[in-house]
Amino acid sequence: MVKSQSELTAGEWAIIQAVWDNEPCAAPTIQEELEKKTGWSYSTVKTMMDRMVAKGLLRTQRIRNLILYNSVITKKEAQRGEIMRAVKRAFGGAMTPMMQFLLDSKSLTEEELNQLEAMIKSKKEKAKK
Amino acid sequence: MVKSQSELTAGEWAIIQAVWDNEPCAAPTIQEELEKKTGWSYSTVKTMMDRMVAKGLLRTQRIRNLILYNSVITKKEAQRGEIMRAVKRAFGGAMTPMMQFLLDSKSLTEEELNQLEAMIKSKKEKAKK
DNA sequence: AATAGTACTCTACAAGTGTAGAGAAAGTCA
DNA sequence: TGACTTTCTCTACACTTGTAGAGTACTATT
Repeated sequence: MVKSQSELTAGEWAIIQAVWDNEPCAAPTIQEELEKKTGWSYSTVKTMMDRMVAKGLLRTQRIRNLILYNSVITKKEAQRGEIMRAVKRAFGGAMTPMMQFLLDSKSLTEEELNQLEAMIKSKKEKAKK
Repeated sequence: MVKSQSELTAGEWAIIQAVWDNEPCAAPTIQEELEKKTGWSYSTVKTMMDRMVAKGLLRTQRIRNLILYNSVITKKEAQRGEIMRAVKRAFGGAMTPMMQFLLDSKSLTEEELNQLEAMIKSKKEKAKK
């Protein structure tokens, strides 16, 4: 239940997504990758990455003259953190109301509903075992 | 689909929840209400509230010497905003992967799964009509 | 009118975040 | 070896957020 809350900012999300796709990778790689999306300069990206290292979100290894970055948290952990934040802030920490809200508010297609139903079914199967 | 993104900070969430429960209400009321939870002083609360007015999250009306606050956005809108932020950041905007994640990661009880299933069923009924 | 209480205004500050320029260091090629 | 390229380091700045003190204004009461 307790989680060492990895809450990422919008900028950190952008960075870490690129890292997940490329790790181990150098800062310039990430900068190039994000160029189109964000327009960030090299300095911007590098600064953010180094701050993320300080925070324990990324880790570096130096090979001669090059610094390679790796992610410390997995995508799943980060996603979980993001969801936990939302559910904590907006739904007082209660999961099912949030699920309900999602079902109610979002116009899910028939297709998606079927998918969900299937997911639930298999989930229940598994639980039964 | 497009939404004038109401993204609230943690502090703003605390404030606006109290406002929803009391509006129209004066700043001291909110401060008293949040005292236990947050320990914030009057100045802190007032400052945040006024910033939220500047941002268009709250609205004021002055009655003689007293300033009354009202929320501009509804709880549903704010909840929606919070979820949209999560889904946008962590799931590239795709709803179903997020739902799936929720089903997978969270150990929902049999009970909760049944509830969800029922929700989906009634949702599908409604869609059919 | 002087006092006390209540609510408001103004100002401030530290930490965090987005953003980036200028310059240093090291490797590469002519 | 000098010039160029690549990557890194250092420094900085504005804006947001959390946080609050000090002082002002208005009301009610003695």
